[in-house]
Amino acid sequence: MLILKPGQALNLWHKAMLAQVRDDDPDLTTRQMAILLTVYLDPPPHTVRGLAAQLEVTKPVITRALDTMGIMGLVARRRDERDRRNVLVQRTVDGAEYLQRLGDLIANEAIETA
Amino acid sequence: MLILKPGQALNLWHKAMLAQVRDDDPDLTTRQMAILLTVYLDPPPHTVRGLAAQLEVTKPVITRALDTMGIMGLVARRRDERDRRNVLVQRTVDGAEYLQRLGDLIANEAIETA
DNA sequence: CCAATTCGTTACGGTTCTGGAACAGTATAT
DNA sequence: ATATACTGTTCCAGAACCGTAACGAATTGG
Repeated sequence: MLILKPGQALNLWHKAMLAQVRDDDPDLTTRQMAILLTVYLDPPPHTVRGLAAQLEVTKPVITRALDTMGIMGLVARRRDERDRRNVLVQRTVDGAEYLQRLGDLIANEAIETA
Repeated sequence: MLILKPGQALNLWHKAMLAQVRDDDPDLTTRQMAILLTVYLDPPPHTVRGLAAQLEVTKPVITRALDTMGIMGLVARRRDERDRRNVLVQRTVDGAEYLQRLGDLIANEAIETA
């Protein structure tokens, strides 16, 4: 249970967005970020179809986002050997570190938020 | 002064991103969102050059984002009559409502965040 | 009054994302 | 065996974004 007034929420959101824009890494799109967080915060397994359903987007959106974030090293793909039609989306060390930094960043800015 | 642990921050970020992706409106890019929040939360006046400097991006990035968000009705442009080289970025009723909804959304999800 | 500066915009070529449709591969059911 | 269903990927044309560079308009300084 966390108390956060709308004005505080916007200030926090603002600072986090600014930090994302200013750092040198290319920005993730909103959809990519939503996929990344779902993979790391929701319990596995994660499939393309499942992610598409949860985000309410089409499957090619997931495939392309996994392509991009795979190149970045933020997620990995593996075929499901029990049903070889499925692709299992897996976490990576780099992805875990990336999100850990993001969490720390937001938390630190929250402390300074009026 | 607001206490927010990194894990809570990520959960909150996740929910907010999911809500953004699932609604029907097209997603703003990270840069567009940063510009929008700066215009509404930082004291005016806001110029293209000033926004570019604060976000550490090039001027065309600001121009293009203002074009897009102008069409969406989220911001407006006006020439500065005191120095007609400048363009002043102004708030709109629609933009204010948009951010108010965003703030409420994040705040509501914060309450439910473990 | 003319040159130099500053402002925002536009033009360029390239990359990435978008939705919709078609696709090959795998599994299931008859 | 054959048809059907399901998964993830690829293809397509269109739209949006990117950084760099050039640009016209407005102001300032000599």
